[in-house]
Amino acid sequence: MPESHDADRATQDVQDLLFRQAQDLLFFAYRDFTHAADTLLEELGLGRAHHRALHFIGRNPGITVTDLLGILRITKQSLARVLGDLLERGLVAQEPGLTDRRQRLLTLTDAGTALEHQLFDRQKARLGPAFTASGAAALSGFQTVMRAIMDSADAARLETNGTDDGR
Amino acid sequence: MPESHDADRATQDVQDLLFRQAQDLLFFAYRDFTHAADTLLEELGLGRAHHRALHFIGRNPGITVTDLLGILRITKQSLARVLGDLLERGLVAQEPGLTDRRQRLLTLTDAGTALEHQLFDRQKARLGPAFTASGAAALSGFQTVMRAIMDSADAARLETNGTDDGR
DNA sequence: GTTAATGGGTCAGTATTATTGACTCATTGA
DNA sequence: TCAATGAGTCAATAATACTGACCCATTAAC
Repeated sequence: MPESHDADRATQDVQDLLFRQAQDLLFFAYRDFTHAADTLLEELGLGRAHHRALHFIGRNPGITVTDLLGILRITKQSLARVLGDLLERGLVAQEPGLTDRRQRLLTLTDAGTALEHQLFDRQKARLGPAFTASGAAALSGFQTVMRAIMDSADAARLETNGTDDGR
Repeated sequence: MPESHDADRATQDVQDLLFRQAQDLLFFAYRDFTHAADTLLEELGLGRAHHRALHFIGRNPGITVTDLLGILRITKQSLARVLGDLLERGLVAQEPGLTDRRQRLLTLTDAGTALEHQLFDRQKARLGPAFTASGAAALSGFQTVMRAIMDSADAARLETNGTDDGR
């Protein structure tokens, strides 16, 4: 390991260690956060992709397929299977757009809402104690940094968006 | 009289919104964080699984296969393909354990280290500005919360572990 | 009002990452 | 000696994702 002859070098190493630890944190936190819902999903024969779709349809009732694709950053084909499953099981409903009838506005059915709540509870059980233990100031910092890491366009949309209804 | 009841309900809703926003943040931040390295990986015909292996071998030089499996939380078969690719390309090297010759201690070769650095730089380019913009206090909160979200056993290992050498 | 663009769906084929279960081999340790 | 462990491997399968090429209905532009 480099000695402290070179202060710049040492600063660089400290910085890099910070980033490497952040890489670790992002991997582990995401791994365990997603895992919280996995057992329930598996019982139902659903996967994480289904959960993501349920979550973002629940968060954005009346979202269009195109907008959902933009959030998930997957292709139409990838979503087709997942969405097909959810429609078939009656967890998600479609209706034509009001102003543009080509659109299929997506919403959760009652059953979909109920399932999403169950999945939500699992993840809440992991996040809740973590937030409580960390305190309000740390939580605020967490939110600030996470917002800064993600794409600014999506971050900007999150600001305004409690729920945004169909367009 | 239903006032306190309503208040509880309102508090519940506020709390839930906080958790739902956290779900959003984890998804988006992880999506964009991982994406930072993707183009480089694709040029090389490697995937994210290869990157994860490179990262954790780099972070834990001399790690055993079993320990790496424990970190990644995947099965031996899943790792076999990835590790096989990395060995074949000369990015990772194995050597028998000193005290237990059944072990295969994993290390990055010079080429592996170089590639990991390149991938690291991509992610640093995303995290760096985010950290700078957020400030030291927010960054500290981010670390606190992320540590609290992840499994406590792994979090505890991160505390002690700058790099931990083979056992 | 014909035409081009858009929103959505679908077909076929493929790649990556992951799984289970069984089995081998070398080495360690009781 | 013999069971347990660390690692590698076989075969089969599932989940998630991709590309590229289409089709249909509807909207928007000329």
